[in-house]
Amino acid sequence: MTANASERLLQHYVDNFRRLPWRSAPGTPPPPAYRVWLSEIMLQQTTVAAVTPRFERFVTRWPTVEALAEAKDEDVLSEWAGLGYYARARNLIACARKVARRGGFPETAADLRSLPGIGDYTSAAIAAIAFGEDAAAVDTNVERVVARLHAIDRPTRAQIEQLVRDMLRSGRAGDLAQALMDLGATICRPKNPLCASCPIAADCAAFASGIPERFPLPKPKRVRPLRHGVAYWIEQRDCVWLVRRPAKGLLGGMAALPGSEWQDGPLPVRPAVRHIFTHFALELGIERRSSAIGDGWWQPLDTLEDAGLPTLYRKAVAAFLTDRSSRRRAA
DNA sequence: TAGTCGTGGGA
DNA sequence: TTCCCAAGACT
Repeated sequence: MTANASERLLQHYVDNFRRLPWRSAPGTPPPPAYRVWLSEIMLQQTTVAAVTPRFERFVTRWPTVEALAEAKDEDVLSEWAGLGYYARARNLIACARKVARRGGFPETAADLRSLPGIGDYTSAAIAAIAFGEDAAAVDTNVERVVARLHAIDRPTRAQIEQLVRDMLRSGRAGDLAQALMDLGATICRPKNPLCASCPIAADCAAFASGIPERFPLPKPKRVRPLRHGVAYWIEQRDCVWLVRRPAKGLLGGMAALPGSEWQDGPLPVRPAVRHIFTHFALELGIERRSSAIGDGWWQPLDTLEDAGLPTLYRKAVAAFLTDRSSRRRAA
């Protein structure tokens, strides 16, 4: 790699700057740490397209970390509903309260790293982007870009971090992190990389090899088992009975329809919904019940969209209501 | 360390 | 349809 690959990458970033709600233009003051933090948490394993409207809603409703720290758990979880990986929302609340209590965000990656929901990548990203620390923020984009740059088929995280540190230009770690991520998202893509448009193709060992896509090697995939469950539809006076799931685990803390435990074997009910989670698929049947089960609340049917249901249960509600209305038309 | 933890869009 | 995978963290 030539010494000025970093310069060309940074220049490409400046020339092709993508304006996003949580970004500041290169050469202007950095965004507040609150906005950087919130966006980085939302963007974990989540696309820019999915995050953008949610980010706007969050910062409108809670403009500061102090405001977020004072919010009710249910309100934050409800705003997060549909975004997935709900442990992020639970950690978001815990983190906001810690930060508010200590009077603001810590300004180093090492101190940020000790906050809930902030790991190696996010701590480095916030430190670099919001506070200008020369920290190496390595996500999957950066790992792929750097692995290709050096034609490493099985990179370790420590190896990539060192190579990124070698690319750092003092005071521009934030730009470098975002430049690497943008390059990974738009040009150095997992499949069909656009090497002809790449500002550092001349430095790239994978490009020179003629098979850039081969770096890094793909992760082995695991089988996704099928599980089964039943959700209960309990309706009285134009309200439906909802419950809150246990605080930890899958969909932890989220609003839900009550229901059976989910099991491996099939159930004697027709599945109404098929939903894909990260490591298993679920077929969910819907069964009417007459009396409330467990702790919960009566949610008016006409406000069900605002109940903060995660996607599985939104799909179940939609399936039930569609099915009922079509049966009523037939009757 | 490998499993857990969502969702939606594109190929 | 099926598969991949997107600014990871936690245990």
